[in-house]
Amino acid sequence: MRTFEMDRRIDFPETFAGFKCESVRTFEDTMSDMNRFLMEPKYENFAVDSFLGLGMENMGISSKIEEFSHGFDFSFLPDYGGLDSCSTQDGETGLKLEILDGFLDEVDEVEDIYASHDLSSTNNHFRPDTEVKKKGSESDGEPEPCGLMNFSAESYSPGISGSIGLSEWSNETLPHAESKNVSSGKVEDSLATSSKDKHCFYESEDDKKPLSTFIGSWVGRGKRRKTNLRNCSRLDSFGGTSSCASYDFRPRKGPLKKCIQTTTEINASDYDQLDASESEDDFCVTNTSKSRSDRRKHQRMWTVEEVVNLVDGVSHFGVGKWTDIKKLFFRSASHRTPIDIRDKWRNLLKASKHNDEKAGGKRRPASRLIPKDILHRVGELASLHSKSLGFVYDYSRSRCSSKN
DNA sequence: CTTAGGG
DNA sequence: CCCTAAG
Repeated sequence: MRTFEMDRRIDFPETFAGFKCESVRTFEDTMSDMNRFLMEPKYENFAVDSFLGLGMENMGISSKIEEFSHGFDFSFLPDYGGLDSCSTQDGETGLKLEILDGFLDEVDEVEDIYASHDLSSTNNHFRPDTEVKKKGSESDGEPEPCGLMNFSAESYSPGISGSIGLSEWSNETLPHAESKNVSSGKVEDSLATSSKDKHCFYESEDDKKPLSTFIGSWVGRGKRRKTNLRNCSRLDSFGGTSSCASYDFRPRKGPLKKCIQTTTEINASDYDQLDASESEDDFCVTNTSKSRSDRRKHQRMWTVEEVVNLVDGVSHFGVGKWTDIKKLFFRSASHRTPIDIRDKWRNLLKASKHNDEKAGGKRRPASRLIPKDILHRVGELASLHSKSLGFVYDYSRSRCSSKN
């Protein structure tokens, strides 16, 4: 917390001054606001529009996402207090304690936060193209099946779901940006980092972590405690690390989304899709009354990004390594257990078969949302896996029709 | 604890 | 998503 504060003090950009900056305040101001927020449950929403305006105008100029993040996080923080749709009765105090508790706890888990932040890092988005897109580096020493990683990532949106919020924002706010290219290399980039050396995975960019990591962590924490009490055993398999999960800015917070939409037009199709996926969050479930079989109600649609992550994960670890895939590729997704991932893969497989059979024809609505090349890759990976097991799948008839 | 398979 | 059995 100490270093964090100092960094913030030094770093806080003067460049904010030029923009609509009721929200651009000193760190001390913000901290006091934070305190007030912790005391005062109904802190009024503010500065979301400032954040947006900031993003629009500043992104092009500044290559440092941190600055952007500052603007976002600090304005976002008090907003969280406003999202008190679950603060009925004692819910208020409960939530506050939860947040405070989570916040304090999270300080000890900074490492994890950094890790997850790095994985889905916003850093890469604004690095020059020369940095990203380094695929060859990850195949050394890895059980990487050759020829599988070279599918065109360009056609996909950024990878790790945790970063979607920001990356999508960047796409959103950068009209003529090359953000597609930049972000598309992100997964591979972070992956390369992580697979080569876990340490640099944890250490890079230690300073200047946006507060968002902390905030999001509270959210994830609180949410998990509230809603998944009965699922503890399941989630605790990743308990140590998953507490840092779900720090993403996606519509996880319904009210925030509304807030944003009142001030700005969000019209990107990509974003809409993401939006739909998680807008209905179980964040406010009160955990006692809701018990079994509720998870089914709160299904979360798999976004294309998640699917891409899954496919990347399978191509990285192989089929069946669901836990590994979860740990590396879905670190920031507090939901999505290895079983979920496995199930999704099963469905993808089905979809890929289906897609293969009636190529060009009308695909089932479920698989229609998934880009065709992804399904193809699913098929390839599956066939490769099955081949390694000695089995033969019919959908791979063109390639490996026989074992030998 | 993980994975596979069926529901 | 959930449940259960098998390793």
